[in-house]
Amino acid sequence: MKKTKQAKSTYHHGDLRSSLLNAATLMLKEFGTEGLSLRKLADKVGVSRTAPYHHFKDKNELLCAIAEQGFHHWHDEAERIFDQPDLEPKEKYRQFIYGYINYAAQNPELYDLMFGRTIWKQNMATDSLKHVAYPSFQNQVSMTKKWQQQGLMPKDADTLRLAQVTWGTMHGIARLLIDGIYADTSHIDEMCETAVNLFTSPILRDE
Amino acid sequence: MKKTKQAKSTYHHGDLRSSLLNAATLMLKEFGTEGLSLRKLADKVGVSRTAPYHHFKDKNELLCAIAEQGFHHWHDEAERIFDQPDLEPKEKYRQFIYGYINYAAQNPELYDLMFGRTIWKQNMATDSLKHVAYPSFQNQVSMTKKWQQQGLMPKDADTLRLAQVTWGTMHGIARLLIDGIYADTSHIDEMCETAVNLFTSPILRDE
DNA sequence: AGACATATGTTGACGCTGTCAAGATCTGTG
DNA sequence: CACAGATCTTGACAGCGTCAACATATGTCT
Repeated sequence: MKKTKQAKSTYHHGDLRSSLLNAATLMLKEFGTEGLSLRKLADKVGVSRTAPYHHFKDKNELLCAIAEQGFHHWHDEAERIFDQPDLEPKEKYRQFIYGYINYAAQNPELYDLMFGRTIWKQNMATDSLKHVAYPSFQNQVSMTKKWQQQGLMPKDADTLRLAQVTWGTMHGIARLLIDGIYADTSHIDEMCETAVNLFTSPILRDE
Repeated sequence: MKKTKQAKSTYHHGDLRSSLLNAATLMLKEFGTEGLSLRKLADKVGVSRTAPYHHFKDKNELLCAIAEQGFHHWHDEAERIFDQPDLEPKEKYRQFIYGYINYAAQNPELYDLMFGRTIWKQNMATDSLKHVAYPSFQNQVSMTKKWQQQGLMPKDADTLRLAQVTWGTMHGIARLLIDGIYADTSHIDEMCETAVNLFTSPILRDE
């Protein structure tokens, strides 16, 4: 054994990067992107102000790392929904929308980070984050194509545009919710229902 | 005449509030909410750092004043669209969506301020701003009701929910655009067209 | 085992931010 | 003409992200 991992000395933390990431995720949840301060974070973890800079180039890189975890988390949750074998396509679609909106509502600050302007507006995303986020964006297109084939959505519509509009709808509802505009969490179910009904008009798309 | 308004003395600006508001609006357009600094603003207008505080309680109050102007501006633009007498309801609706998305795309930072979390998330809106914004939100409902009556949208749907979802769609597309996610301005027309077609399915809603 | 590069952590400093307190100056009113 | 209030100024403070310089531990090569 080379080291017992604890108490040998306090100078080197030994696991600082992941400690920072965990603490930062908690701080983000509570205080948001703005309220998350590198100095407070270092203080919380018990290291000096600039120690985090040896593990994250700057605040942006830390935020991107948190967002990356968020994408993985959401990916797992979405897969759980799609991996239900005996479920009608429309019910699956409904659950997907519910899942998306609820994920946003339950992790408002994380959602804001993942899909907000802080990262994407000026192309601040890390390569590592892009590597996770871009496929997630692309996935919306392939799912839309499948939904078109399954007759849930109009087959004649351009898939990319349809994906942008349907995702836009989910994204917009999520934002109205988490930004506290004109909608609150008690309406989530009804809003999702309305959205699903709008997109999957039964008369038009029956096989 | 009490004063010639210029050059009497430089100590009192005479028109500082509106000068600040104008300069701030320009700075917001260029640098966004974050980049808009009260100190730089004061510098630009040619007064000391704290002079603005005699006209705006704090930065938030300044931002609310800018947003308020934005609502008035958008209100005028929307009215111009609706005041076209010989225009089919559906075409009017199309132009409204186009107008909304384009307003956002052309004033990204202002749109972010008007409909973003900075103001609404923690209920930071001034009474004065609420007085302009809330009717604007409500307006979306009354318009939706009209569109339902005109047969553009399903009559059986709950008007409030329908308004939330349709506004959510416009809002979501606008956000995807201005935040640089997954959509860019060259696709605006096609996305609007897709959205209009989705919401106003001709077979279902023909009288 | 010892030397040394590298990784990791610390203190000090800089410029930026919003904002408060105290004092200066002008303006309008009684 | 005096005085209250509006308006503008300088000074100060705490917080922020981040860089530079320095300290210490770790791992590797001989």
